[in-house]
Amino acid sequence: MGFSEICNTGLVLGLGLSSTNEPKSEKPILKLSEPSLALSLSGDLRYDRTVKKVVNISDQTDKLYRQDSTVTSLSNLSVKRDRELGNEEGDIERVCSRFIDEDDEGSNGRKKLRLTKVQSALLEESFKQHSTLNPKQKQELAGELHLRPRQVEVWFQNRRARTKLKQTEVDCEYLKKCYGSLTEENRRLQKELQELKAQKLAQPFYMAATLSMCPSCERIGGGGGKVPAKSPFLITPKPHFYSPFANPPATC
DNA sequence: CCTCGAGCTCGTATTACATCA
DNA sequence: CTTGATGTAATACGAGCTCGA
Repeated sequence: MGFSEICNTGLVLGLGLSSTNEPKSEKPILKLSEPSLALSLSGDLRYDRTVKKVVNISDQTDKLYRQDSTVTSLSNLSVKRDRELGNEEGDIERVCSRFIDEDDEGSNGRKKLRLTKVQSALLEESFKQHSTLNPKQKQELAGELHLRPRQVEVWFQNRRARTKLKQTEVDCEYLKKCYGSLTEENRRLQKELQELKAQKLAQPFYMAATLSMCPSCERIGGGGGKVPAKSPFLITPKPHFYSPFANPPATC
């Protein structure tokens, strides 16, 4: 990865936290999984955040899933046992039963589904092909995985967020390395400057010769523009102004 | 054309639950 | 058994876009 690519990531390093969200304490609290609301949602009525009212969603398949994330919980033991034993054959059945039983849940806050290895693998595979889904793809994948489209959508959202976070961490490490090597370069140049100044003071008649020795490359350089263009002494001065954009350090 | 509202998806921050050491 | 850390599914919300009236 080149430095210019890093610069295109939109990565911004800063100390402040940016948040457009209002303080949580000021948020209107509305959780459909709360008992008082869940009781009224067992039928086809559901709260729609977009219209801020309870609506009939019997014909809105995707919306059906939007606000209802709660699933029937299974005992932790059985899930753990399945995972430990690599029991994937029961996965689909388990998820199906959760799906079907969703309506009899909701009396005790949200429960969290753990995706099975098979489901995760399929989602990952799909994510590799395209990090976003169109509605048809979402529907198909949801059907294949026996999940709700909303769950697939959420998984992709979270997956994108994780990918971005990881990339940001990588970028951050890269920039740290660049910072380190630039600091080192700066230190070296400062030292070189000190040496040049000391040399200049020690050799007061040195300038008369219009030639100088660069201590870093130990080559003779011209002075005062008096050296002919084709002179064997003419050198391309080493760029002392370091540009990380044009010339990233070897350590990066 | 322009405007407005609805509907949708996305990114982001946050919460809450499951799991593990 | 308890507890803190970690991973992640789910929620909340604002922004941007499209589309039809």
